[in-house]
Amino acid sequence: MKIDPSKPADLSAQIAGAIRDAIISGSLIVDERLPSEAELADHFDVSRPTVREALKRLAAQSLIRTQRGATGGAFVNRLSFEAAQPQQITTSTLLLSMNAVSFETACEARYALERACAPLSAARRSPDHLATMRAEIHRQGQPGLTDEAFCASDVAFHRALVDGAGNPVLSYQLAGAVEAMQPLMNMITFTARDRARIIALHEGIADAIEAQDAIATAEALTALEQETQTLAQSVFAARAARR
Amino acid sequence: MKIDPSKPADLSAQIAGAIRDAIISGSLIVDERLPSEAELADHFDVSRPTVREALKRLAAQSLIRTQRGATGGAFVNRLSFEAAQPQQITTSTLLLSMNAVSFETACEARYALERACAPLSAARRSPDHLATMRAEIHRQGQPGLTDEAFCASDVAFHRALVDGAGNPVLSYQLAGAVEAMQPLMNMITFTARDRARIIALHEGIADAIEAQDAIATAEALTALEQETQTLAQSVFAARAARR
DNA sequence: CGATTTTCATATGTCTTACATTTAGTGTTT
DNA sequence: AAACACTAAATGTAAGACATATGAAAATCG
Repeated sequence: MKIDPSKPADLSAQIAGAIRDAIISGSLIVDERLPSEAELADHFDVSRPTVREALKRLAAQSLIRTQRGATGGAFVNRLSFEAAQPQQITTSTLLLSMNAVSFETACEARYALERACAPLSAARRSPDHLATMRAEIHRQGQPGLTDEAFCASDVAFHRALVDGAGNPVLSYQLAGAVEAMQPLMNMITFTARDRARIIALHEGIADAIEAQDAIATAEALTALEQETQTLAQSVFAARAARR
Repeated sequence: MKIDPSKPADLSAQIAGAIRDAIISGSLIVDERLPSEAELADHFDVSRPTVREALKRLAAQSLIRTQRGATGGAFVNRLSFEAAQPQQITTSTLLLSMNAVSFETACEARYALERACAPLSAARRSPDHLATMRAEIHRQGQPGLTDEAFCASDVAFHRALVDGAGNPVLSYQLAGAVEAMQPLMNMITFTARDRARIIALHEGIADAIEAQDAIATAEALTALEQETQTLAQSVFAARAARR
């Protein structure tokens, strides 16, 4: 079923790959129990620690979970959107921070994606999502809010917008793009006037969504994108000039 | 710098988390060498196998790489888009297959995202990407092409479209959405007439991109989405009726 | 006889020790 | 001076042992 030609590279990586392929191909079904570590070690003709390293690799991708005890063992995970999103977010964040992706590029991608689900969000928006958006707008207007909290609320606002599309695949893909921007946004200091402008644009978006007006939503998002881009440009220009 | 309160759960998971946080926060820079396994074991007051399991977890996410030999050790990886995409794709694929996501939902998400980068692709399309798209269209017209090869070419066509936007963040995010659809598409059998219609729509997209007409591109994508949806519906309906 | 407690078997989590292998650097020999 | 061998340091792998969690069977008590 799954063998292991011990020729080229790490045994643990090979074993992990073999099991992963079995899961992807469907040979191992969700919630099925893998053989015990000892049995796997015997089957692949390696030691138990080697098998354990392979299992940890899979656990890191949340492909399997392990349980201790008598009926314990390694089980194939049902990979849920909720479980996959944190990984997606950290990966996206690291990609941005490690590859010198410009603020401009990341911002462009983010708003392009958000505009993609604008028509769906406008058509399907629920009272729940609208309420969340309004609540976040209200929070953003609170005095004494730190820049970080302002950014966090901004992210929550946009995620409500995305989730309003009612498409889990879209929500999953966009969570990475939206959340990964937060560290970049945190580098910006928002003046009171900046915040007022952003809040006004947010209100415009919420209004367009409430009115189920897809075109107006897209236009409002474009306006917000331009506002964000010019804001970031001035901040980075000022920072560059100071040195 | 990074400690480990040994209270709740697996030590290896805790250690992996601590190192991961150090990488994300920037305490560990790209290409920096981690302490040796023995030193880490000493620092966290655990055994070497436990440290190794933690390192394997991080290696599975390609956050680190390991080198054997005298100057070997674990090094912080520069997480590249190319390295991250395969993981993104397998995760997306598993999410679709394990969560009973309907063809309709996945298809809707995919085309919504593609329409998002249509304006950018139209504005920035390079001769290279256009040539790839034309080549894939030509391949799709070859007689004797298997359904699987037809689908693979379809994916290549759409990836060229996405890459034409010239935004690596967009390409990364959409690779998952586009590629993860392939197993679902492979369940469809394409008649000659189906293929002819799809190829015609592909040509319409390529023409619109070549003419740098963003609106026409979006419309062509919408037409292709509808064609795909109705095609899938008829296939699934026929399959349901046969039982 | 039934419910509760105890015991036990099993599997993972961890530690210890040891050896194998790879690789860079160094020292010796020709 | 160059080629070779040797060494040291690090990861890769192995084997065995103990700790711990946990469900189920067995034993005990009401």
